[in-house]
Amino acid sequence: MSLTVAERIADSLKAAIMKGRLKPGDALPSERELAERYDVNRSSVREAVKRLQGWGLVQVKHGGATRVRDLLIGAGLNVLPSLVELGNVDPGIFRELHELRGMLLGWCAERAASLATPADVANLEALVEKLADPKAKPQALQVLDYDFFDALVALTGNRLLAVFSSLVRDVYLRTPERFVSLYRRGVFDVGNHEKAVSAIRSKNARAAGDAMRAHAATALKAHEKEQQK
Amino acid sequence: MSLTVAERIADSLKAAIMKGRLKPGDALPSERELAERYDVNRSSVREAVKRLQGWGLVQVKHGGATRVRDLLIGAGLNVLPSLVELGNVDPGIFRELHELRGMLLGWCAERAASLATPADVANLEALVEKLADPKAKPQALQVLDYDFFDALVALTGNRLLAVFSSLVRDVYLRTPERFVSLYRRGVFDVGNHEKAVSAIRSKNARAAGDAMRAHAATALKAHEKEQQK
DNA sequence: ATGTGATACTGGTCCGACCAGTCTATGAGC
DNA sequence: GCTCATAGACTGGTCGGACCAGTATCACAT
Repeated sequence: MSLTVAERIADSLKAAIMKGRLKPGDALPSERELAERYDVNRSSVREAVKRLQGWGLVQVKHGGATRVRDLLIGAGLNVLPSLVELGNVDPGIFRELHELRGMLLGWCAERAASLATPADVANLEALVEKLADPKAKPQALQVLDYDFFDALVALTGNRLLAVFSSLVRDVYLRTPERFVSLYRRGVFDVGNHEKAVSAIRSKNARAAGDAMRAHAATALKAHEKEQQK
Repeated sequence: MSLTVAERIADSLKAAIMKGRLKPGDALPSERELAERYDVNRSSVREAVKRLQGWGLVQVKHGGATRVRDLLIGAGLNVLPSLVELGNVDPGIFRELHELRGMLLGWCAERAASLATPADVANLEALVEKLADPKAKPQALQVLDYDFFDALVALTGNRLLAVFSSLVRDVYLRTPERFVSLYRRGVFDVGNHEKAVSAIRSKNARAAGDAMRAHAATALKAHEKEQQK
């Protein structure tokens, strides 16, 4: 899995930006200087910079310096996984992420209540059963929970939402360690999933939504308690 | 506003992909051939391709062909504005977009009900007053509606949501013509906004959310009726 | 003090060579 | 006749060096 030269440089610069060594507004070293510093040809540096530009991380100006853009504003949500992975992100972001997840889960569950076929319900029930296994490891529960999420999203048939949720999922699974503690015994509670599925079966949208929102709220609380340590 | 050579090529290829002339899985012409076809140097083509790669639109393989990726899966939500702008998008996407917007609006309104300060409420009321102006042009209403959206989002203090909503906004405002008809007299109804604001003032979350969801649902219906013509 | 240039930067484009993977068609061996 | 290795003929990746085209800056003339 050998990275290409340009990739190496792009990743290196990306990391520098994500970690805050290069802050928004800062100027990157000139291409010629980067080429010398990395001991590669300027073309390779240029390709790396072009990629950063494609990612929305930098703004290139002919004749002037190449500068780092405001991360979320410039690059959009797509940078989030890397941002979380490479550290140096305001902890408040996690609260917002959990909020978003709760909103999505709640909405999906409500939609699912009116859209789910018996086969869909059976699928969800199978997932819940695995989630209820007292012998399951936290890591396994974590993945299963996201699978459950995906199943709900798929049920809504909303492709945009699917993309969005896969991004949220990506954030969580990029650094599983950060969130796995939410699935330890005594912290994680399948109750909400069970409630949600049974509400979906009986087409009770409100109850289904509330159950999943409660799940997300619980996760948020656990996460915040975790962080105080 | 002269585009750079690489930009021209990147945009051209992007358009070809967005419009479906190059479908996911298709191979791009080789760099050497593109260089000849556009009558530019291969370096410029490479930079363009690197940018496409940064956008997540293509997958480059050393030794093999460069292929078009699945749009939403590969590039994420960030491509959506271009996708909508350049046409050739499954009409169903608009339904999903309206759904998402309704979900976001509803959630924001609910949060706003418990978070809004008197100053915030006054701000929203000012917007509604403008929205209620019978002499306002549809284009103006359209922008005001998105401003209202933004105000709600800002109220929640959720930065991720702000980024997400700015993307949704971007989709709508990239091709305003497509949606402006939703704001014609007789179609657009301020009633929901008024209900939402007064519910927010009285901290009635449920009612506020329902009002904004109703707004989105109305817009969706009008959009679908529009499309049948 | 204030413009206004020359100049020394920045990135953009080109060329042509060569390296490094991948794909395929050809033909030797079975 | 079929299988499989292998030699090209592709693909993209890297190099270096030249030159074009914008920007920024600072010294100098006003």
